[in-house]
Amino acid sequence: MSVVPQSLAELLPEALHVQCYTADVPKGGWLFHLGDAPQWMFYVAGGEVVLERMGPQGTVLVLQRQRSGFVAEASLHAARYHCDARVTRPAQIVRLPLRALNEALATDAAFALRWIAMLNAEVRRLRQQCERLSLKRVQDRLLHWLGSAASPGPAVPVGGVKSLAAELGVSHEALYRCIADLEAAGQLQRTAQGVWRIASDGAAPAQRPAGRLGTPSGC
Amino acid sequence: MSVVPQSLAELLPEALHVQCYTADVPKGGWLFHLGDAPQWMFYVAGGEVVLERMGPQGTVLVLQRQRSGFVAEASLHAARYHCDARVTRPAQIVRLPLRALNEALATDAAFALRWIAMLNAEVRRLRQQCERLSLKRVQDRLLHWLGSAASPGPAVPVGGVKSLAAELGVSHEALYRCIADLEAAGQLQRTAQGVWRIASDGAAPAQRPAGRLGTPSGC
DNA sequence: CGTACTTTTGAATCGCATCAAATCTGGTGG
DNA sequence: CCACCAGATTTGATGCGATTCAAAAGTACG
Repeated sequence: MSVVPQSLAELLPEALHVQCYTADVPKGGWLFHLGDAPQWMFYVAGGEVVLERMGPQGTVLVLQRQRSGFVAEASLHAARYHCDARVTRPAQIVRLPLRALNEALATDAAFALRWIAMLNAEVRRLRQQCERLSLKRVQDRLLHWLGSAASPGPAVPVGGVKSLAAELGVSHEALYRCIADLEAAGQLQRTAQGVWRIASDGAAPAQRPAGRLGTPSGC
Repeated sequence: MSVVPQSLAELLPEALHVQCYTADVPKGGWLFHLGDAPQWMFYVAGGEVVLERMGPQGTVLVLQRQRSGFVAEASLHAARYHCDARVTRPAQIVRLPLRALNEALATDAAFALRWIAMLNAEVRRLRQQCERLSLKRVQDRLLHWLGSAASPGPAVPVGGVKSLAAELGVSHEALYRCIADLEAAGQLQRTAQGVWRIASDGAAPAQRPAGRLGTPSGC
């Protein structure tokens, strides 16, 4: 979508490549817990990782759902983690030592600029997320999410309806019902495992002309 | 709260100081509009600026409300703005040319690192915002906001209830009612123009023991 | 085959958005 | 100083949509 380096190899300078260590983490595993002192920077190359934070009475709040990219980028200089990182789908995780990363950023201005570009992208994504959460109706949030899901074609990969519901800040029941409605209206088709196909825009103007945003974009 | 430079002067390198141009913008003024090509980076030194985006039927979505800091930091490399920046309170605006900023970042690694720290803070703030918007009840969002408002004492500056309502993603009527309830419960006191005083925690456990998060923190 | 989880449907309840209207406020001009 | 207006503040009533609780059916996995 922009000038952001696509792959980890393009982003990191040569010197850091050797410092990277890749591992497979099974579902249910953890990258870090609340209160831990950050030692590594984690990159999700595959699978799914969720940043969570517990409410008082056991309510789980989902802060981030990452399927390709860094997790908790902002922990660069943080003294402690303020949330948990849980693996919700068997994931390939690349980790690199924070110390080396910091040194590289402090000395390699070109690398720092690439890192800034990545952070800019994250800021935009978060603004989109806020924009989405500002919408009241579940259908609006889902359509907004479908619109901002950067994917080649009309097919959108979805990593589990329940975790999507958490990301949208909605009960999973409501989301299931919303999906069913959209499917009945012909605006959505569920195909393979976790992949949806969206009806070409303008096809079925049936249901609700209200509450649609244009293509969302995080400022 | 962290290693982030407090003032603009500390953040920017000497070379950029001369490039800065400060101006007073009256209420109702604009920093930029949707679709404009970014030419400057704007810093809010006083007053209030709001990033807005229009929904289809005239609904206004508030993406950011800035009272001290940069606006649209992520527009560093963006081709166009995707929202409007409106001045909601007479503001002092510092602007500096994007070209010079980019050059400085590309050559001065130390400055780039400070810029990264600032972006990290912004990412955390946005995560807090998402966390807040994930809360269902108005009271929860308000208390969460009061908790995350970094202020010296128990006094919290508020820039207009209506704009706060927009930031919380809530109708202003609902927010007014919520404020009145909290005030009646003794958890909140309105003092001077736009400044509130929060009851010391644990004072009035009266109303609702449910739905309280601890001190919020954006991961 | 049993267990755990997801998916699905149903019904009751609650909180907020919305519309409406009244009051209060600050600021402007006569 | 007062009349007047625009906007902020407040209160009330109503309806919608989501949450919540509950339960059943489907599915994956050991």
